[in-house]
Amino acid sequence: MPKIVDERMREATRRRIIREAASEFARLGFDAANINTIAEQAGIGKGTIYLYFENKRDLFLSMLRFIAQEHIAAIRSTLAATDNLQKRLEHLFRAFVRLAFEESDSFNVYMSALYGVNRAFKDEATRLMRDYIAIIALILEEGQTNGELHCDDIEAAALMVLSLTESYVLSARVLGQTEQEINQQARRVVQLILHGLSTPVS
Amino acid sequence: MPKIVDERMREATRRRIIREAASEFARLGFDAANINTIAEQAGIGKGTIYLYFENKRDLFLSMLRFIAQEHIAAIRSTLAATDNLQKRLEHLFRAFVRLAFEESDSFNVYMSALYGVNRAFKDEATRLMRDYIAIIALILEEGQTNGELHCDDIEAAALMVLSLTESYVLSARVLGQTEQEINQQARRVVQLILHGLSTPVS
Amino acid sequence: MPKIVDERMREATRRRIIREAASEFARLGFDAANINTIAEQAGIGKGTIYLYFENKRDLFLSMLRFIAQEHIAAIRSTLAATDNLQKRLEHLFRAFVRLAFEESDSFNVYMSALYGVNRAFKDEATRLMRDYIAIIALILEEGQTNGELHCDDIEAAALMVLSLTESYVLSARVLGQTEQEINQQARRVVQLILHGLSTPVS
Amino acid sequence: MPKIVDERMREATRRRIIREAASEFARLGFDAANINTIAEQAGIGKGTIYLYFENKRDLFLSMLRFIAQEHIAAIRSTLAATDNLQKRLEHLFRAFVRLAFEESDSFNVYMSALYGVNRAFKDEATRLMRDYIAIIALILEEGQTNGELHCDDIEAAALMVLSLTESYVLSARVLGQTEQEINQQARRVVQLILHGLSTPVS
DNA sequence: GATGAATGAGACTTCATTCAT
DNA sequence: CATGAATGAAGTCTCATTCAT
Repeated sequence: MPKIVDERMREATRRRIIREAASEFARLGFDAANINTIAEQAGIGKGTIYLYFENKRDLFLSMLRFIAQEHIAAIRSTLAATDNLQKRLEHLFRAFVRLAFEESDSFNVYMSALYGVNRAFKDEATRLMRDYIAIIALILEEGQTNGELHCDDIEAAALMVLSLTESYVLSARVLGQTEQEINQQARRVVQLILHGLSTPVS
Repeated sequence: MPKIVDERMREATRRRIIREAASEFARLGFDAANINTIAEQAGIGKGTIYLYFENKRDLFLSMLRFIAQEHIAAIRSTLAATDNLQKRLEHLFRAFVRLAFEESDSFNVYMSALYGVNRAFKDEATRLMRDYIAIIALILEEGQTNGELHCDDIEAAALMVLSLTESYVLSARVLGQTEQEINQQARRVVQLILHGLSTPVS
Repeated sequence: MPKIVDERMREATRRRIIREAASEFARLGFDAANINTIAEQAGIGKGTIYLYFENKRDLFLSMLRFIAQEHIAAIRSTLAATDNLQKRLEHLFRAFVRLAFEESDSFNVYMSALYGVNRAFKDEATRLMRDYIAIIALILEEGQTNGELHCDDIEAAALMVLSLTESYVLSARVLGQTEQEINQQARRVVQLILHGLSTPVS
Repeated sequence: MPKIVDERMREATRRRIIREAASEFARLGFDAANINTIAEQAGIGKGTIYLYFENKRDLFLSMLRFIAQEHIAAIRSTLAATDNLQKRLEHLFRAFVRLAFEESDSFNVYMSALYGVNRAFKDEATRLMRDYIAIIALILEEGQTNGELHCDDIEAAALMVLSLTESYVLSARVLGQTEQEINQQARRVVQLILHGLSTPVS
């Protein structure tokens, strides 16, 4: 069955292209990114990319989808074994921190797609956002079930939590804070979410 | 005194270029934006732009600075006459909503600069972010002075407020909510800031 | 004797490739025609074509030869059973009409080879033209033998007859006339050949 | 008035591009022709062509129109001062001979457009054909007026004359005859037109 | 023999920038 | 100062051909 080997090779190559594409797109943005460079980095011929992706746009979109799956998986896995709401939200925060620093390529690509100008890219990035919100809403609902929280609009609350969590991480990073420094803010941010600004970080 | 008239003309042309540049850059992003189109829209010759700006990059940067000033002014003016902390934060939120919808061009440009890949653009956008934070820090400090708030790290708090406020507006917009719908969330968002999630919107 | 079967298979495949090549070349011209498409249409693998033909050029040339044989056979068969010169020339004309409409693919390919730019293609097409002329010369000679015609330079006459006959058909088709309309001109054209313009079509 | 100079320069450059384009297209055909080469030959930058023509297709079409005008002018001028029908038709024939040899580039381009596969090119070439027919029809009508000819369908007759004249020249050239040799056939061809094959060339 | 994945040369076209007018 | 014609670098994508399976 050479088919399986081929299938595997094919998938491996696809992954390699996507990985290099993410790096190139993150470094230069969609327009300035160079298909030739991506091919070179992936160790394949210029034309070969077009055997795996329709065109540059398709490559970008496929890469975006791949990244989204990875991120969602990363976020999900983080939350798996935790118990109380405070802890869960802190884990969520730390998951974003880790992504922002260790997968900064894909995070940058995702953000530029979200706030960029290409409608299709934006739509794909928005889909990831909805997935995030769904996960957070689930956390909040369980918190409500456990009596840790009383909240009349879970959707809005989830959006607020996402905005605060993700955006704080990104902004802090942009302002030059290190991964460690930001991680240390986890409790404070969750305090804000649960009890508001005035509450001191005990 | 023809000098003054010339100066005025020059400044007016500069403004016109920047305005059209903002529209074009917002529509297409930095790379895909076309200098020719900008010149045409501004009613000047193709080469004339280079009498006002070094090159495309410089034009983008200048536009970014101009936008930043406008935004800061818009945010500042909104907060001028208000008194209590809750109100002030709600006004801040609404100011962001207005910018996100009525100056969506410049807002998009700003966001793509912030999360984009060009270091110089990012730096400029970051400077705007610091200005936002300074304004918010001021508000919070006055709130503390007035006993409306107790907060041990004003800087971190300001960053949280900015993240939540701005990011909520943008995310909600991206998710398809209307200006009105988002505005109605003002109180809820400020409630979260001041008292945390559990507090019901009274 | 598997050899014969294989030979037959091989020949059949060759024919199939040539048939599809004719269609593709007629549709797109030599350069724009796509080897892949031809292979697909012929129901074989992309690489297989190169087991039958050296390269694209060779395929085109082989196809041209095949077409030429078919055309000559078509023209010959048409003239087989006819008797008097007038009739024979009319049949010739109608044979061209039929080819131009029912084998328009190959006719177009032939014309573009004849007036195209590739020397080798042109030579091949010229060979077909010589065959046509030989056939027409034969007709004229028999006409002369039968006393239906007096003509001092058969070669030149044959070329004139070919030019008029074939070119009239093609031009009329290009100008939008239908197969029927052109067929109805058969007598008129032959009248011109035999008696000149002034003679009315009786 | 630098405008006039500019206008002249512009027109001169346009002509130069078209001339080189004709040569390149005649040499290689539409697809294989190279825009870069044309630019080089015309002594201008690669991008400059696109200031004069939309794209390759537009360049080809413009060149085709230019050629058509030149040919029509050439044919017309030839017929200007002649008197009797026989002479006129001989002049027409010789005009085609001259074009086929001295403007062989444009003639080849025209024929490949006429029998090629691109609809737009074909349409343009067909327009030239109609112009030819109109001119010939005029000649025949005057011949009829002068009693040199009796002919019930001038249009069909004109098409026959064109087919025979032009196609004879082209076919003879393709068969390797020289300009002189073909020119010597002028009388014979016109004899055929006027009196049919049997009439000896007196 | 048959296949089709991989290759890379090559072409069109765009557009920021320059510079003569 | 203003202009816009000219430039040419650079990039995406196609496709004939090869070769390992």
